[in-house]
Amino acid sequence: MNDNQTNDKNYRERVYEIIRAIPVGRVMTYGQIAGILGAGYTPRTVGFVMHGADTKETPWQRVINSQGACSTGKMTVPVNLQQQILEAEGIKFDAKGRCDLKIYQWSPEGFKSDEDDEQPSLLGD
DNA sequence: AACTTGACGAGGG
DNA sequence: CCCCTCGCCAAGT
Repeated sequence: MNDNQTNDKNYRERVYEIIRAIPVGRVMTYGQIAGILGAGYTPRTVGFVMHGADTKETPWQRVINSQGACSTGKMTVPVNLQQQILEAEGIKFDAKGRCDLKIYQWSPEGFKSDEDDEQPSLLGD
């Protein structure tokens, strides 16, 4: 038997690993994670995985959409719980419920080497 | 086995 | 900048 079937249906665990690597005060987009998984995966699939993620072991709250807003779908009742938690993490949201991805979007170093390891001074104004 | 839904993204108006 | 449409892959019925 091959113990290398880690790229079959265990792709969800890979998503969990990535999400768990997200530090507090930082967020990632579905598309970003999908890109790390590799070709054949789309933001739709990532969102589907998140739907079955353990809210106690996986910081699903740090995964938002490319708009910089929370996309918990119809589960946003009575309020955007995800945004509430992220705000507690130190992320600032505007009246439209969107945050600056340029500041909070973070890329894991072990998955993809890019230019994005600078630490923004969350000083705000 | 086929159709529909769904925590998304990019492009066009 | 906001709204609408199409494309994507996986899972449920």
